[in-house]
Amino acid sequence: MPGQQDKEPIVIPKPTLDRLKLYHRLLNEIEQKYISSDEIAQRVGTNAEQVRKDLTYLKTTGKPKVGYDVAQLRQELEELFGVKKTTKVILVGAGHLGSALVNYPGFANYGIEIVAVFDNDPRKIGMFIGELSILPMKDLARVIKRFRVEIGIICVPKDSAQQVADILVSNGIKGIWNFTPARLVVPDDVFVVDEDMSQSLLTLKHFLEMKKQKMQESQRG
Amino acid sequence: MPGQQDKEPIVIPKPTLDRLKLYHRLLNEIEQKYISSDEIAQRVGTNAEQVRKDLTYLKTTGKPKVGYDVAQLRQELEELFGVKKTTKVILVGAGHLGSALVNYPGFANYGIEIVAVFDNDPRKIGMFIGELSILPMKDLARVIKRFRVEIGIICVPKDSAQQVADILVSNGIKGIWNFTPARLVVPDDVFVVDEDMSQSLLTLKHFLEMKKQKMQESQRG
DNA sequence: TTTTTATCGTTATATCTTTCACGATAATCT
DNA sequence: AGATTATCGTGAAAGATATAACGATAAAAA
Ligand SMILES: NC(=O)c1ccc[n+]([C@@H]2O[C@H](COP(=O)([O-])OP(=O)(O)OC[C@H]3O[C@@H](n4cnc5c(N)ncnc54)[C@H](O)[C@@H]3O)[C@@H](O)[C@H]2O)c1
Ligand SMILES: NC(=O)c1ccc[n+]([C@@H]2O[C@H](COP(=O)([O-])OP(=O)(O)OC[C@H]3O[C@@H](n4cnc5c(N)ncnc54)[C@H](O)[C@@H]3O)[C@@H](O)[C@H]2O)c1
Repeated sequence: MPGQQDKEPIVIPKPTLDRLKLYHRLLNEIEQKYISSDEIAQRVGTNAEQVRKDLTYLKTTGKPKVGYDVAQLRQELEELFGVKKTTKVILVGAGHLGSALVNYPGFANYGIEIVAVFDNDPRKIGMFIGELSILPMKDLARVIKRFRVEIGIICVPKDSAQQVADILVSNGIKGIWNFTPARLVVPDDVFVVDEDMSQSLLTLKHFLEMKKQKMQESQRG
Repeated sequence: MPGQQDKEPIVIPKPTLDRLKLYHRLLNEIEQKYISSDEIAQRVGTNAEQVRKDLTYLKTTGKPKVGYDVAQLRQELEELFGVKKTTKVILVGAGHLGSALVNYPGFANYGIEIVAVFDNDPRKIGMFIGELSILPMKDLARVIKRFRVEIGIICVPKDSAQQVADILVSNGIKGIWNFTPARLVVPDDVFVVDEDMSQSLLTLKHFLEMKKQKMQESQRG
């Protein structure tokens, strides 16, 4: 019962964590009171054993013949991911992508609040995206301190990404959501999540390549 | 030498494939003629043995005391991912995110060409995003056939996602790049790549939770 | 109440992935 | 030319993750 233990803090394996995220999403979409490991599995595309094994890392336990209490499981996952706590975030780079992100209301459901947007283009300073006016980079330090900002989103062109990361880090930011294709070099205690769409593209293109290859083979064979 | 073999087509393990994508990106960023497994490793954040093992799945082979021929390795990776072949793509949902994607020139480097944008909002039909005018959904079938479109990007609200996916599938699309938080149900031969930003958010939030927990523990301990 | 059944929790087994170890080899040095 | 060295390729060992198996248990049925 790894979830129970207290010493030697059990870290949840990455693959399990990724599936727990899928369970979390599913649980927010359903109404029913109980759900079985098998139903969870089918809905997220895995198998029941895997689900039960994954849930081993949590405190929530299921009932034979009934399944898991949805509300309870949902709550435990919400706590695991801290989505009910609000995290303040700033975004740097008020361009096409940055504007889309600032305009997106969906992040609020995950306890994310964008409190300020920065850019280094003088023509953009003072313009509004939704409720937020675009601020100059010189205000960044002050805002981070004032609002106790914990996370920075980087949406600047690739070549400026490292420079912006350095600024964020030097102002105490410990988590970065990086939308650029740049690989950021940061200290060990800073956590970077890459949202590199080009890498997804490679997945898609590779799939197409494999499909073509297979078709050619089946014609020959 | 798995890469050489021809029967029983060797499939590249997912973790290896993910690292090969990183190597591909790195190789596009460097100028030098040769690179060692150790340098690749350091630059992408893994170790030399892993790199050498990964490259085992390719035909390219290294030279003792010198390393791998950058141009050759780059080319083989480009072929693996088919990034030099142009793939025609349509995008559905000309909203905030969709517009950002259509405006983004970077995808061209991966052999992706967005040939048309669709929306179901009559007020948006005929408006332009860059060079492309927004088309009504009724034109979708015709455009897919005419341009031999292989991939569809979905950028509509979550609740319309499945419906749009069904339309794409029924028009022969075999690859979907899904930017919505919906889990799409599609036939087996259709490949879906999810770009679900909410899931990344959970990663970030979970990191913050763990950090807080650790800090509390070290205070107690 | 007893039996049957669905579903859980957990241990054992199998598979997949990473790391280690080391011999082979091409370039450089003496 | 022969010795030295950096780096590769790969097979073996270790480690991590997934699947299978099965006994335990609560609910439902008999
Ligand atoms: N637009 C997309 O759909 C898309 C898709 C994938 C990846 N990306 C990546 O996201 C990033 C942003 O893309 P975009 O399309 O929004 O670009 P953009 O050019 O529209 O916006 C970039 C913004 O960053 C600002 N900026 C530049 N340097 C800065 C600095 N040093 N400090 C502060 N602000 C600075 C610019 O003034 C501009 O407003 C890029 O790295 C791009 O590769 C974008
Ligand atoms: N904007 C973001 O930064 C962001 C971030 C993460 C995820 N997403 C996801 O991306 C999707 C799009 O987000 P957005 O912010 O661009 O939304 P949006 O509302 O700006 O745009 C959605 C567009 O889709 C069109 N549309 C709606 N139903 C349609 C249908 N059935 N057929 C064709 N077109 C239809 C609408 O007319 C609109 O133009 C959503 O699912 C959202 O959850 C967006």
